[in-house]
Amino acid sequence: MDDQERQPFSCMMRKLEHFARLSKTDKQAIEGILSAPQKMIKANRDLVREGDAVEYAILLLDGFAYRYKELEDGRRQIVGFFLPGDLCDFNIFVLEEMDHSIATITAARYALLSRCAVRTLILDRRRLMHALNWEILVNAAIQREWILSLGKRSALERMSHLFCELYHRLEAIGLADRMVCPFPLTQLQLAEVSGLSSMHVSRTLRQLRAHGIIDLTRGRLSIKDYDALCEIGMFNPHYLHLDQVGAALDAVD
Amino acid sequence: MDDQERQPFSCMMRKLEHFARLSKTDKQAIEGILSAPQKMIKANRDLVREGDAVEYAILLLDGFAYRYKELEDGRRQIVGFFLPGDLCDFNIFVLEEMDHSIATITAARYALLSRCAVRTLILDRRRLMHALNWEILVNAAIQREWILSLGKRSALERMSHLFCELYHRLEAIGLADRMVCPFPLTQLQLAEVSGLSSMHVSRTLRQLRAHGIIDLTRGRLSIKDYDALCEIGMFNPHYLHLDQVGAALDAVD
DNA sequence: CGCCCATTTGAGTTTAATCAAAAAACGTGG
DNA sequence: CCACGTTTTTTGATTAAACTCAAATGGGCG
Repeated sequence: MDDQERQPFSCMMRKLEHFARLSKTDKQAIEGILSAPQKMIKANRDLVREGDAVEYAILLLDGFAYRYKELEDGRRQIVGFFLPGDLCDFNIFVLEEMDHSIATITAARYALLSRCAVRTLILDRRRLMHALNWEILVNAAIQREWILSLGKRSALERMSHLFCELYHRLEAIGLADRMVCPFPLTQLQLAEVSGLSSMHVSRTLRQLRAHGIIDLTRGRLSIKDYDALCEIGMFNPHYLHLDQVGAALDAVD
Repeated sequence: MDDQERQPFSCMMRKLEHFARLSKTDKQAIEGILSAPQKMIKANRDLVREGDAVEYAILLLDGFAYRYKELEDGRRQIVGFFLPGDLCDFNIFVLEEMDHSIATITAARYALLSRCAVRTLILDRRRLMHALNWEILVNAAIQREWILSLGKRSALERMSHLFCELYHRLEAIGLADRMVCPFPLTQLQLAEVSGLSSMHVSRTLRQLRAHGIIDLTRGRLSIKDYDALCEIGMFNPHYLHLDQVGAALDAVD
C-alpha cells in the first residue's frame, strides 16, 4: 500500500504481462487511463452496492476489496477478491444493474473508467483485449476453485488453499516476496470467504500456526512452510495461469 | 431430449434471444455451425478431461452435462452445468489446457467448433458477440450464486435454490413448462453439486417431498409449490438476466 | 430373472456452529 | 503517551447439521 503509490499502474501491467507481452503503445494506452478521475475511499466502505446502475468499470489502483452477496436474513458471503490492478468485470457493456456488491477491506484508490475508455482500450489494442480476456478466464477458474473448496475441502484445507491462492496473486503483481505478503483481512472476513464461523477460523489459524506453517499477524501473512501449506490445501497454481509471462506473443506494435 | 432433436439449434437461439434480438442473418450464422462435425456421446462419459489441449469449443446440442473438478484423493465437485444450447466457454482463444473436466449426464449430441468457426461467428456478427458476452456474464453470476449457496445456505435451502435455478434455465431454452422439467441427475450427482453426501441429499429430498413442494421421479422434476421453493431457497431469478428478451436491440442487419 | 446401480433408512460420529465471555489489539482523543 | 472504548481474536462448553458406515429396499435393463 506504499510502494505502488508511486507507480500507480504497475500492478495492472505486471499482472497483464503474465498474460501477454505488452508493447510500449499498450502501456501508454493503460497509462492513458490516468486521465480518468481518480478517487479515494476508506476501509470498510461499499464501493458499489447490489442494484446500482452499472455505468463505470472500476480499476482498483491500490488497496484490497471484495465482492459479496447477501441473503435476505443478513448472512453474507464474499464471492471474490479484488487486488491492486484488478479491473472489475467490465460488464458495463451488457448488464445494467449490479447483482452483487463490492466493498473495501483497506483504504483504497481507484479509477472509474467510462464505457468509452474501456472500449478504446480493448478495441484499439488487440493485445490488451487478449490479456483482459485471459484475466476473465482466470477469474472464472478461481471461482471454480472456490466452489471446489466450499464443496469438498475441510476448514483447514480450505484456508490453506486460500492463503496459497492469494499469495500467488499478490506475487504476480509484485506485492509479495519471500513468502511474505500483505494480508489485511480480519478473521470475520476470512470467515465470510471460507464459509466458516469466525470462531472456527480462529481455531483453524491456531492449528496452522501451531504446526509452524504460517504466521499471520498485523495484516501480514508469512508462509513458513510453503510445501506443507500447498499439500494441506491441495493447491496447484496451474489454474491461475500466471506462469506464461506472455512469452508466446511478441510486443511489436 | 426428444423434441429439440428436430430443431437442433433452437435451444441456443432461444437462449440467446433472451440477451439480444437476433436477425435472420444472425440465425443463419448460427445454423451455419451445422456444417461443423456433429458427434454423439453416451451418458456418464467424459467429454473433455482436465489437462486436455483446448482445440475446439463444444456446443451442446442436446443432453445434459456438467463441469467438475477433483481433488487428489478423489473427492469431486460439480462446478457448473451445461444445458442444451450452451457453448462451453470459448477459452479456445487464450488457454491451452483445460483446468477442469466435462462429463455427460445423459446421452448427448454436440458439435465441435474450431477457433475459426467461433471467430467468424463473433467477429462478423456483432449482435451475436454481444449475446455471447452476456452469457459469459450470466455464467459468472451463476457461479457467484453457487459460492453463496455453498458458503451460506443450509442443505434444504441449497437444494431448493438449485431446483429454482435449473428450472429457470431450462424454461429459457424451452425445455420446461408448467413447473415441470427434465431432471436427469442422480442423487449422487446432486450431492456432487451441492457439497452434501448422497445420503443427506436423499433425506433433504424427502423433506421437500413431504412438504408437497416438489416431486422428483424418473428424471422429471415437478415443482408443486413454486413460491415455497423460492422462499426456502431465497431464490431471486434476477441474476440469471433472462427477463430481457433482448428487447432493447432491434434485429435489422 | 437376476444383477447392478440408485435410493432409502438407521445408528453413531464428526465437524463446525452457536452461545457466552474473556483477553488482546487498535485507534482516538485528551 | 496513556486511558478509553471499540473491534478483533481467542477460548471453552454445548449443540446441531451433516457425515460415515452399514444394510435394506427398490428400479431398470440386459
